[in-house]
Amino acid sequence: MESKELVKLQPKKNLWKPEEDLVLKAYIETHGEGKWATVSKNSGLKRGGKSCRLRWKNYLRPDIKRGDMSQEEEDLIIRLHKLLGNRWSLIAGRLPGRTDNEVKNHWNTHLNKRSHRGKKRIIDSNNDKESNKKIRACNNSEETCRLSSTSIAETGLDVMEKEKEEKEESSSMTNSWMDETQSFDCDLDCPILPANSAVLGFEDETFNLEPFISLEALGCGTMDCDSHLRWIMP
DNA sequence: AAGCGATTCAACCGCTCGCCT
DNA sequence: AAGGCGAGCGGTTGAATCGCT
Repeated sequence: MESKELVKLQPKKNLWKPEEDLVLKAYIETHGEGKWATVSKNSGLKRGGKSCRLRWKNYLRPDIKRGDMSQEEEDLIIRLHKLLGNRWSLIAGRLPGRTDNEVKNHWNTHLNKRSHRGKKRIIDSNNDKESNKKIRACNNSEETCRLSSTSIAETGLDVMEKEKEEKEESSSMTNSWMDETQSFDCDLDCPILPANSAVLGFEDETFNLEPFISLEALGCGTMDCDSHLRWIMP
């Protein structure tokens, strides 16, 4: 366990200094990842194992991709979040070079806000109290949103237009991704969503997915929740 | 230019899970 | 079977930065 006294003594938040980064990087390049508890001891860093692990995983790893998220990445995050909920490490695992922390922060600062705005607009434009209740429940739920956009009786014109735009955008993006790869048995290692009627399942993990989660909600196809996580083309 | 609220994101915290003894 | 320990995860915090007045 990290010394709380040590942390308290720090004048500011315990930001990593460049020299500490160098020490950690050099240590891991020599000894490899893992055994984080011993890293601080052996490297001489005044950091706990957790802190070292986080710093390496989120910033020092050579395969980290820095910079703004691309439109494709954002789109994939939104879709995977719909599917998996707040399983940030799982989502990040499908975005090469991105970390769970980065994905989480990006979701909370950009994407969540955006989707929340969208939902609020739906609520504002809808007098159906039952639908509003469902939307709120959806917002509060940690699990995947149970409402596909089409299950809500939207009346606002802007909402319909926006949805249409999103569908077209999503479809064209999906198709362009599909054009880039010929292999669909990709276990989501490639960020591809098939254009239509493909089945998505889970190869090595069991998720508590329910039948309402459909690729239709993600912009394509239908979901067989008993499958393993892989794209299965018809 | 200064003040201040809003936003971003690096880092920490607490919990769970899996492995080992 | 049970307890200890380390690794990993998601939620939260707060310093730094941005942008508006």
